[in-house]
Amino acid sequence: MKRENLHEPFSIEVIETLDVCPKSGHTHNFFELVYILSGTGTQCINNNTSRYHEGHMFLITPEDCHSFQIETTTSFFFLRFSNIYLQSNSIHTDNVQRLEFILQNANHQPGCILKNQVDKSLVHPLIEAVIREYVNRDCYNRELIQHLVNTLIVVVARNISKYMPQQVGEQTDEKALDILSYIQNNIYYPEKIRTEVISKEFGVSESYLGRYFKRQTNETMQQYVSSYRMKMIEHRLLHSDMRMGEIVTEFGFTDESHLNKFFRKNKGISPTVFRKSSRMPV
DNA sequence: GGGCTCATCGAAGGTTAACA
DNA sequence: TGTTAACCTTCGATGAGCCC
Repeated sequence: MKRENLHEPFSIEVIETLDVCPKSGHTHNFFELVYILSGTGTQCINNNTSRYHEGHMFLITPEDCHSFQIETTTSFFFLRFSNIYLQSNSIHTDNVQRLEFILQNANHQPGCILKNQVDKSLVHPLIEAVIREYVNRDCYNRELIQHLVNTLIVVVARNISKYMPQQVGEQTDEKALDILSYIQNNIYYPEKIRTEVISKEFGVSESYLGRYFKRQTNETMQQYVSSYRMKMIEHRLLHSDMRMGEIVTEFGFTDESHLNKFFRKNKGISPTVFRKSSRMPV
């Protein structure tokens, strides 16, 4: 299978009036946002297919295998960017790791990622503006494009983030969503995600908080924090060269032995074995 | 729905040692 | 030096029962 690389922080490409997709199933080492400017067809990510039409947007994460089957003449807009771009302070958010995590943990399934109607109507003019700047090459066009690209990425992350946790249903309270969001924002600071601290933050008693969280999400706070932290650690192991000690520090573990114990309990294997086996060439 | 108390359990911390 | 494992201790989270 063909694998593509990105040799710059981000790149933009507009491909118009395609009748046949020039690429078969392939993977990248970067993120790719695909926006359908016009046309219809089928999109395939990791052997799951769904139909696309004008206004649909897809996020292809690194390692996802994807392809398109074109039915009616289609015009695509591609925005490609790497982990390095996210981490390079180009995006001015106070939580780049979270942004990176949200994008990395998009559901890896086909289908439009824009769930929010307001954002759908926001994205279209944003992309039009990017294309306009990209084509006209007026002064400061590079700076303008970068700002527009950053806005696009944050809007996409917001849409993924809002609908990401599988334990959140339609019945879930606004407050429960806020608690989930609070936990995600503070996953690197164990002292901030203790029941005592969260209960004070949200104005509920400690004893009620646990019961409330379970009722809203069908899992205990401990379970949620553990699984969220596990995903983050897996991501670090797979997509970074961080040493165990660095991961330990980042996630607030006492030492490597506790990270090892935590990981083994959840995954059944040690973090080192997981990293080696997952990076083994197939 | 929301709060309190209390017993229980398990996760996390601390330490040490072995091994590559 | 980095990683893993084992053991013991501490303490926080949870669930049950009750009340408003």
